[in-house]
Amino acid sequence: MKIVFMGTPEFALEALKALAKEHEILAVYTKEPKVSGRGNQVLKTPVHLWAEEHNIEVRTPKTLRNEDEQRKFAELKADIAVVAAYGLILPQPILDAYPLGCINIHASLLPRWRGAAPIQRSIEAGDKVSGVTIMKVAAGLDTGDMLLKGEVEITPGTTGGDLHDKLATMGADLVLKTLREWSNIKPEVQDDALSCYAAKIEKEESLLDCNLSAEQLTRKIMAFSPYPAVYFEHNGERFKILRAVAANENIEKGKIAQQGKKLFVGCNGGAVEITEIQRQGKRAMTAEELLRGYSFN
RNA sequence: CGCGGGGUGGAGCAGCCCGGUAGCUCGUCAGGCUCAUAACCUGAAGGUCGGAGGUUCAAAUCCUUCCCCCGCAA
Repeated sequence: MKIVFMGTPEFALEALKALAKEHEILAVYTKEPKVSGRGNQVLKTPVHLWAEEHNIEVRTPKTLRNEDEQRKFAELKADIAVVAAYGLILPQPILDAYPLGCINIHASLLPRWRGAAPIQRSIEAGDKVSGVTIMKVAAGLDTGDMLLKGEVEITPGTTGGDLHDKLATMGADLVLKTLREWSNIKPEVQDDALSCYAAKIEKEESLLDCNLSAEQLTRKIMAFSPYPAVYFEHNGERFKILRAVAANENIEKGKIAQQGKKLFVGCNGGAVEITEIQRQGKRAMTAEELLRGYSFN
């Protein structure tokens, strides 16, 4: 098929790579390069860079709300547009531009976790299963009819990063399958009653909150790892907690305590063992490694 | 030129400001003791202190420059 791809981060890139193998990518839409990162460099998005390397036309409009952009979009005369974490709202004229419309790869089992941060929110909430939903793009936020789903188990050792990678791969596979089996797939309407919203993660949320229970805190640490990562301050330095497990220790709430080769933090009614940590300015390492040379006492 | 931290035996850190024979914790190896829920004791191996220049009688430590890693901000 002739496809227009719309996506921005690494998650979307997996899908683009897969699509490019079986289909003709007429053009790629992605967010415009922006000043970011250390040194304030102007950086192109992962999708942008890959598309350039493969000589695919890249378009980076700031908005698709104006008729000019909508006309240029339509003129590509693709069969379908595939969207994955693009970052811009698609107005109705865009949704209607191609014969097969627009389909989206969403990193949750819809209607659960509509919105911006489904991967982290599902782990944080303690879901046992997550997944990917391929859906038609509709006017509402992640409300379109569902086409295909794939499930992934969430275990206590699953971090947000782990799940992200699995879902990115699964999303790429499923979107290909969707296109192959297009005519046989029956769209399924979402049951709004079962929906919930995955709010964007705010910066303040990342600060270590010792008022959570050991289980809640552990889930949050895993969900937020490796980005944005739950952190705390100690001796004026910032430490990111990248991995943790709930522990049967009785430690004063809020206290960082090292016992032998292990590191704990007291929380509401219990404690959490910090197993992987990153000191500011340093690479990530296991708590045991850090404790060989660094002391919290 | 956004702000900042770091690169020291296999791992993690100290030493650098106030130049002068490289230290700590762990690991490894050998031996001892003993059955050890973070074991203990003794001994040993292992480092051109990120690279290149410079200052100096002498540089991990001061100066210049380059490479690499990371935190913040956006």
